[in-house]
Amino acid sequence: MRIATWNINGIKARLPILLQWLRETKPDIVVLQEIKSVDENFPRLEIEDLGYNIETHGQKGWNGVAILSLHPFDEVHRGLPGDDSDEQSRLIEGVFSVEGGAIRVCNIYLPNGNPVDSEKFPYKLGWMDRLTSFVEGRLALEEPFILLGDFNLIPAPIDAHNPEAWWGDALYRPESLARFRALTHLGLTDALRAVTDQPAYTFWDFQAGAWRRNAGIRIDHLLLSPQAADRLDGVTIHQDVRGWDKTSDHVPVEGDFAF
DNA sequence: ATGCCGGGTACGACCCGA
Repeated sequence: MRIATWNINGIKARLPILLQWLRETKPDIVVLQEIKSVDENFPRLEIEDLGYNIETHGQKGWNGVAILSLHPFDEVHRGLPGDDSDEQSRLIEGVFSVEGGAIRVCNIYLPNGNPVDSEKFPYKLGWMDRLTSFVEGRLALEEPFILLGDFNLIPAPIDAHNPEAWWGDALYRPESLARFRALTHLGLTDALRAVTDQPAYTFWDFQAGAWRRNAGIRIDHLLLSPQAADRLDGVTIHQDVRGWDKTSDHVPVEGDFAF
């Protein structure tokens, strides 16, 4: 099974390249972030025509997440527990049947957190703390669990073209990294780092010729429970998509699994 | 390092992203 994550930065603007990529790649499951759409306006028909089931957790203007799946949903969960006042749509989870059991796919759009002297940074840190509590419960299920999406977090210096330039940013500073480590130390495997020790990026800014200079960062991740990591066959970063017309600043990242 | 780029809302100009 091939399971991908892609921050598409606006479903309305990206529908043509999303359809092109789905036709070319035919992943089993794709999770999307920053759909920037309410559920009612999500362009379902052309995606459904390609065979995909769709579940969304949208929001007007910004944020918003979705899951597209060739396999029917057994369950869907929306929103990150732990703060009833949080109205931002940043998490949607689906459960799917596979041979011998179920897999659980949790799509997140983790808050950016900049600027760090604003309320956005403590919101990011609180969101990460809530996520860690949530994931702890999921791991207790001892089933294949894939936590993937836009984490807005640079795990290590190798994951930035120019790490010194990012140090202190909400994506790459001690408070954020400590929480990312607390999350992974629950027992999650970073899929990309399980298959390569080479630099690899998933985001290149629209500005300052970042793509042309390969001034990228790796912030889109697949984190795997032991039961999912045991079945990992490979990871593909679809970097060519960054060169397409009317593309997102993120590219799809795909994990291949033996289920 | 920054919002220079780019989407969204809404139709001027600001919010948001990383």
